[in-house]
Amino acid sequence: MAGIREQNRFETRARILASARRQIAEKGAGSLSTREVARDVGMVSSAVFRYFDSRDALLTALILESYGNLADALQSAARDSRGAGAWRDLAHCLREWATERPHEFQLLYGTPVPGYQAPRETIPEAARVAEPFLRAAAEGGAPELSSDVAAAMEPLVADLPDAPVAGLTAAIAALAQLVGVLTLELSGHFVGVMTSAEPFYEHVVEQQVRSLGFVGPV
Amino acid sequence: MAGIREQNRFETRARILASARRQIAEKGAGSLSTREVARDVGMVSSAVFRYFDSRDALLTALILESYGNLADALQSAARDSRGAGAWRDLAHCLREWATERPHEFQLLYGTPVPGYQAPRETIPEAARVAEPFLRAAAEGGAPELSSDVAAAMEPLVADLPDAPVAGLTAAIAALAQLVGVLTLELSGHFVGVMTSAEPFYEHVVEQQVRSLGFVGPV
DNA sequence: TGTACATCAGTGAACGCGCGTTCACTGATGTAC
DNA sequence: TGTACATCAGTGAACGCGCGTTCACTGATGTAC
Repeated sequence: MAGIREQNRFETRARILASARRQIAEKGAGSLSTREVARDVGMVSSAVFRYFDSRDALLTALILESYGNLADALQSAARDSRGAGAWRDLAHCLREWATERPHEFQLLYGTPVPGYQAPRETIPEAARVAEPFLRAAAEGGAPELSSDVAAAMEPLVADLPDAPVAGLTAAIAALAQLVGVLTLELSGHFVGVMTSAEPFYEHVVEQQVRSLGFVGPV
Repeated sequence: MAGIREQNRFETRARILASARRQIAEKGAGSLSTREVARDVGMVSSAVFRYFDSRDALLTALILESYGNLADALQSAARDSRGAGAWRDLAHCLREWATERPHEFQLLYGTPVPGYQAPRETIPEAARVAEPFLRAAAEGGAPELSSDVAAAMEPLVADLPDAPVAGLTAAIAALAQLVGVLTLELSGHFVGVMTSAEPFYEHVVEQQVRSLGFVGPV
């Protein structure tokens, strides 16, 4: 039986998460408050604790959801493309996602919220975001690596045993660059440096496509 | 006359800044509290306001100081090197500075503190950090740019009219990559990906040296 | 050199605020017989 | 199908906390004559 209780519970939980997400979008994850969520959802402040054990638990749920949303967006962005085209699609999708919800991007890739420590549960969800980038890069022919770098990347290789280390490493390096460019853009570091960040981002992506060693038709 | 008052004032101001810096180092900029600074320095909570108009003013002073420290460290790191060597020295200096004081690095390049908006005064200090990187890259021969990217970089070129646009753009892209790698490293995103971030960072730097087009002896 | 006044660093009390979390409660939903 | 009991979502009051900032004060340092 679906059960009215179970269904209500599910819906209320979703309303809490949605309100918290709205709050983060407006003022950033650091100023997320359980009391304000309660006010917004229209319940008494203590009621939130029937759904999440603590503010940290609520934050964790939001982080997991955000990784999930981003991963899904990336997956569908590159559904029909491969190689260089896939890399471009993924990079564009990432920028679009980030610029549309800067605070949510910072929640995932920015400074941790004061006093909050992300639990291990978030690691697999974070990996789901990186995965399509790694898969796309595996189709390229990144240059060889020195053995000490290859050795350091061992945990990553253990997860994706079919892909060449060089390609995985190049993908992580490129992904870090995209995160870096977006971080600087979103926190205002490009003011007085460039009139618009978009052509610069495109330029970086094109350069990456070249250095990731994709061959054949683009 | 030096004046006892003037001197005391200077020293107390320095003690406040030092205490605030310690606090940031331990718990991050988001949890900086004027009251805790006052307690630490040994004065009453309201006295801090004789030195800084508000918590935000204190934060701004810290940000300015941090940019200054980092810029000085970079300048002396690359004092005796040029071209590819200078780029390497700068990159290593940046990583050392960042890993020794992760919260301070996040203060400059991470998510803005909730409710705090950095004033324009910080822009020139931020530029002092980027400058040595830009100067080093100008000695390389970065590949040409499409005209729309070059156009977007106009504000940067206006500041450094002697350097080629392509080199400046490549330097910003590479610097963003270093910031991205450090951001991911410091916020734990490399857990389960690599056993140590250092060889990976070195690898990225070497790749950059190549793509920045330095020629001649290294 | 000495006195009279002005400056200003630091005090202590108070303001109003919002926060996370706990707890005993009530009333509606669900379960067993 | 109907009744008796168990579950549990949401209430309302309270806890103790730390925060940024203001204000009238006092006493030491500095200045003008």
